[in-house]
Amino acid sequence: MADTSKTVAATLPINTILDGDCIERMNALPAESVDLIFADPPYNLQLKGDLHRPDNSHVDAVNDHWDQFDSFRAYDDFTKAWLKAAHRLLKPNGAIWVIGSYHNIFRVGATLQDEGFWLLNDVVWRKTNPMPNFRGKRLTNAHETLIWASKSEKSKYTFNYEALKALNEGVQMRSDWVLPICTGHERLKDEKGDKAHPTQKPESLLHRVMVATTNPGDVVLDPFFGTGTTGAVAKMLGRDYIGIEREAAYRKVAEARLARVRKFDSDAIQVSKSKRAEPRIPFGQLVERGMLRPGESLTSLNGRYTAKVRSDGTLVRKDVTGSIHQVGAALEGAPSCNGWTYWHFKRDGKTVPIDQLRQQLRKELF
Amino acid sequence: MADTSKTVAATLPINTILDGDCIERMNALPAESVDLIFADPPYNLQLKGDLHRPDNSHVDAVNDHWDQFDSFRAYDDFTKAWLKAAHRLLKPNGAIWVIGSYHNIFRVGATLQDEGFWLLNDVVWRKTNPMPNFRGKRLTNAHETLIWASKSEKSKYTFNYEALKALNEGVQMRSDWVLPICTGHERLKDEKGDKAHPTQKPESLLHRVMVATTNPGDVVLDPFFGTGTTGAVAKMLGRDYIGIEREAAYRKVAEARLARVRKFDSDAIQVSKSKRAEPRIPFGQLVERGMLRPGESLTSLNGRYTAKVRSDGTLVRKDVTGSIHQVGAALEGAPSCNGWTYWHFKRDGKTVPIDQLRQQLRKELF
DNA sequence: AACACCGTTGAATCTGCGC
DNA sequence: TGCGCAGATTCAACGGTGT
Repeated sequence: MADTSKTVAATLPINTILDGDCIERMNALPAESVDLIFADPPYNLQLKGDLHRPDNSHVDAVNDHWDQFDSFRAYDDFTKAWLKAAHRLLKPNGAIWVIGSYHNIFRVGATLQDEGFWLLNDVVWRKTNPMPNFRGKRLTNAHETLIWASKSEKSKYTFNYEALKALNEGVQMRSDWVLPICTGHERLKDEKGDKAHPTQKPESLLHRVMVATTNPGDVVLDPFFGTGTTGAVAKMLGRDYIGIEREAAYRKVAEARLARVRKFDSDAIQVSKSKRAEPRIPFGQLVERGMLRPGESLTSLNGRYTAKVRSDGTLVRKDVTGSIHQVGAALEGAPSCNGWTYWHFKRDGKTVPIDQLRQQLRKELF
Repeated sequence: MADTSKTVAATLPINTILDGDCIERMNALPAESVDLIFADPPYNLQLKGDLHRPDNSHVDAVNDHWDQFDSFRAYDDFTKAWLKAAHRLLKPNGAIWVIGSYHNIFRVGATLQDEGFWLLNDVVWRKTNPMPNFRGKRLTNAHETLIWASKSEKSKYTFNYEALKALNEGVQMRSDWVLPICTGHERLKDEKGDKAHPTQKPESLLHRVMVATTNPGDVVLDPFFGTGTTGAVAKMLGRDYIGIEREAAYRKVAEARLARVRKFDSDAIQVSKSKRAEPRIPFGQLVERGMLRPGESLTSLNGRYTAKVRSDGTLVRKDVTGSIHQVGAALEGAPSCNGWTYWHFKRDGKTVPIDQLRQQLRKELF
């Protein structure tokens, strides 16, 4: 009788990068042989014209051929095909992560459900330093979405609850992860000094994914390997990886990168993890949350002026409008003014600086 | 000839709650009559009796074999039906918000795209106080997803950029919104003291949605009205609402709630407007009115170039002539240039951007 | 050595009006 | 409907240079 596990191990190209089409390559690998799949598929961004920053510099868009699809239908067909192949490859208790943006993630999520995957969480990667919206026409696109799903509803998937709790200073890990985008020395460059890949993901993101949902020795496959972030973090953490990448240029960069990586050498990850945004509380939040009503009057520190709160968190007094700081400064004829201590409101007959509301909210939020 | 706008206004049941099925009700309202739709659709797939096929035939859950595929297809049919009705109802420049969780939002998002809506942002509502994951088997589900989409790619949707920037203390608003869930006094109770609705949304969330994407006087429709958070915030902010709700118990709570709500002062619901909304002033008017003399020299922002004002409101420098914008762009080798902030003139020894003259003239004229 | 300043850059569906 | 043109629009972090 053949020892299946040995056969599989023998034919599984552990810790290598395969070239070619990911669907064909996945279909050529043995079924039920992989513990985790991490996939960063093309987003189908559908960008049209050029975009410039307010300083007139040009934004380097993702206009690579591999991100172009003719229609939603074409994108759905592609998605269904690679997800079918992924499903076949996973061990019964295996799981998958897929990352995307609003351009593609809804189609990916629906297809995952259609193909029998069982959604476990959607996770939001909140970027500390996203690219702003230069034209002021939409909200800053400050996050991407990851979907974590098991192979089936019955899967006994891996989830290292305590490890993630430890990563989060003793509190249960939430579904929103605050991490910076990949910049600085971590960002790989080509020979010309340009970025080697337009959408390189930060190692901190993969670190959290793998600590959460794999164990040492697990096999992690990435069908859109790019410059190999998945492989690099897998190697650091003592997991085995299989990468698939069509573009020779990306494979070359990934090979060099992986040769440099040492197991457990995760200093950079620890550093990026410690970055935390200061708890800034906009005045507008007090209004949105009903702590101050639009139309309510605020009084200045010296009692000389009053101003009315507007629904967008600005103040108005006669023809002067602006932030709590701007209106205070204008009334006092001063170059600047701390609105938090300058403006007061009345509660139960007492006059209180609005800063007290901010402190109250800080306690609630953090 | 009938006056369509009057007919529409007459037949539009402003500031009321309609009972019955939202698809039927929406289809009975006049097309292209609503500015914004906010929808919090049901997604509990156990409530299969809630589902209707597009032809409005009822889905019989009791005896059906509800394998996963049928269940998703029924939900998709339901989603497609109410989104089609919503699309018909929206004015050409109208928009929609839909909120959901990973159970349904991927199907909703894909259907939105399939039905011709144009996705503008996905927004993450990050809950400050989510329910923990008691069994420790997954991440704390600490967010919900909203999708903001315009009726079509061509829509000139409403986005009060400056107001949202003001709400966020002068930094442009991001796609992740940190807000607490609905608790305390805001949470409505029934006669028995239990929560009146299982998924009541916080008013702060609707406040931000409406400040961002509607103007006072707009008509906001909510096809899954529940206990009327959409209507309450619409009323406060001087917007008109239409609610649709099947459950009599929710309608009753919502009616009582809306009777209590008071509108904010009209100057409090005004928000900061962008410069684009201000009346346009041609540069030539400054010359005509003698604020700048023909022959006078202007200096570039960086001090590197000068150009001479001509009597027709164009500039000239050597062989380059044209508008303030064209000459600025040509000198900088930039694709475009805002001449108002680029060009400066001298008065009393000080160098001042010509935009200051425009602001001065605006005050005189308007 | 420490800090200030400046240029660069990142998965982006990024204008609106008038002729 | 397309084209031309006025003119509005950015946040955080990194790295290099200057004080």
